[in-house]
Amino acid sequence: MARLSRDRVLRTAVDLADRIGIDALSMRRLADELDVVPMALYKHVAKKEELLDGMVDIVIGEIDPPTRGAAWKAAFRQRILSARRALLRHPWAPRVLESRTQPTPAVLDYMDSMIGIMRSGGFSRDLAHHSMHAVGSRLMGFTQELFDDKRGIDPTTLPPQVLQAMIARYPNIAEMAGVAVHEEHTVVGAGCDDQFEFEFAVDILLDGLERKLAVAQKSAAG
Amino acid sequence: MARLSRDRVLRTAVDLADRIGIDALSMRRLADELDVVPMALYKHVAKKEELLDGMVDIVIGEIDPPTRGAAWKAAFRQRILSARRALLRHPWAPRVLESRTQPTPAVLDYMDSMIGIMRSGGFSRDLAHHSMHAVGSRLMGFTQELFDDKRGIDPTTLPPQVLQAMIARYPNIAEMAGVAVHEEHTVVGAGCDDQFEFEFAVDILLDGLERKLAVAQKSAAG
DNA sequence: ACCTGAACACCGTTCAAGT
DNA sequence: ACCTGAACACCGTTCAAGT
Repeated sequence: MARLSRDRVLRTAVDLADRIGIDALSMRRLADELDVVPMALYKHVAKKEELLDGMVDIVIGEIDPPTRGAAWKAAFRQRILSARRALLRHPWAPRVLESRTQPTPAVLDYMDSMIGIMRSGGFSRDLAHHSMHAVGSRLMGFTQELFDDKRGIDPTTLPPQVLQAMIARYPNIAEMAGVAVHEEHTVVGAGCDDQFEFEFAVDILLDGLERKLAVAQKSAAG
Repeated sequence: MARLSRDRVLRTAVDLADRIGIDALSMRRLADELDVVPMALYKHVAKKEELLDGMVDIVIGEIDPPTRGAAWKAAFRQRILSARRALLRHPWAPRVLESRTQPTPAVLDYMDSMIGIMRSGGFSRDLAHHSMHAVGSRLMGFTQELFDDKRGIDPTTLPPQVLQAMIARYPNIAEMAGVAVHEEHTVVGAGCDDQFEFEFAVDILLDGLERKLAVAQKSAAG
C-alpha cells in the first residue's frame, strides 16, 4: 500500500465519488477505501471542504487549454465543450462546484482565461462581465436543469391510467416529451439529446453576444 | 400554541430557513421551533425530503399566474421575473430546488404552463423543448452562477500586497471587476447589479428564441 | 513530536415500550 | 390505537491519552 499523500487522497476521493456517488463519500468511507484511520486524512486536508475543493481542481485540470490563434467565439465554444466533457466524466462535479463558497485558484485561472479570450476578441470590460453572467454555469460545462429527463419519471413504467391522468393534467409537458396514448398503445417519444440541448443554448448565447459585440463596435467606430 | 398541521410545519420550515439558513434547518431544530418532540413532525411529513418538497411548493406558489392576453415573449418574461422575485425572498430555494430528484406537482404545473405560453405563441413542440432547456434554471428565476460576486472575496478587505498579487495572477478578472491599484490608492469598482445581469441573459435567450421562431415560421410558410 | 482511539455534538429515522 | 423516549447507525471534527 502506497504512502498516503494529499494527491493520493484527492485522486482516490474523485474515483470513489465517481463510483459510489457524492452523497456516500464521507471522510470515514474515504479513509476505509485508503485502509487508513479517518483521522489520518486530516494530515492532508484540513477539513472536508478542502477535500471537495481539491476534487474540483482535479476536474478543472481535465479541461483542455484554450486553442491558440482561434477567433474568440470558436475558442470560447471549444473550451466550454471541453469543460462539459470533463464534467460528464464526474457526475457529482456540478453539485460540488456549486456548493463551493470560495472559488479555488484553478477555477479563477480558468475564468480569467475565458475573460481573456473575450477581451482579445474585442469585448469591452462591461460586455465581458455581462457575458460571463449570461453564460453562467455553462462556462463549466453544465446547465442548471430543472427538467432533467433522466431524473424524471420514465413514462413507460407507469400504469396506463396514471399516464393518462398525467397527460390530462400536464398536456404541454406530455406533448413536448412526445408522450401520447392512443386507445390501447402507449407511444413514448425518443427522449432527449443532452449534448444537443447544451449546444443549442450555448449557441443562442454566443450568437447573441456576437450581435451585442457588433453593435458596440459599430457605435464605437461611428 | 396552535395544533400541529402539515401546513404549519411547512410554513414554519420556510420561515426558519429564511432566518437561519438551509444548512441549519434540521428536523430536530424545526421541532424545537414548534415546541414539539422531533418525532411529532413525522406525522405530517414522511421524511425530510417530503418537507423540502413542501417548502419548494410554497415558493412556487408565490409565482404570479401568467398574464392573460399578453404575447408569448412578454408573458414568458414577466413570469420568469416573478419567479425571480419569489426566489429572492428565500435565498435557500435555488439550492433546495436543484436537490429535488422528482419534480413536485406544483413544479410540473408551472412548467406545463410555461410550455403552454410558448406553444400558444407558435413554438413547435421541438422548439419549445429546446427553449425550456436553454432557459434552464432561469425559468425558476435563478442562474447557476459560478462567479457570484457576493460570495466572492471583497477586495477592500485584502491586504494591498495580496490584492496586487491577485491582480497580477488574474488580470482579466480584476479588470472586469473594476479593481485596480494606483500607486497607493486602491480603486474598487461599483460591484454588480444581479437583476441587470439576470435580465441581460434572459433577454439574450428570449431574443434568440424569437429569431429561431421567426425562421421556423418563415420556412413553414414558404 | 507524532499518531490515533475515544469522545463530542450533531444528524435522520426506527422501534419498542409506555399509556 | 396513539404517542414518544431511547436507540441506531451514521456524520465531521476535537482532544487527550498513549507511544
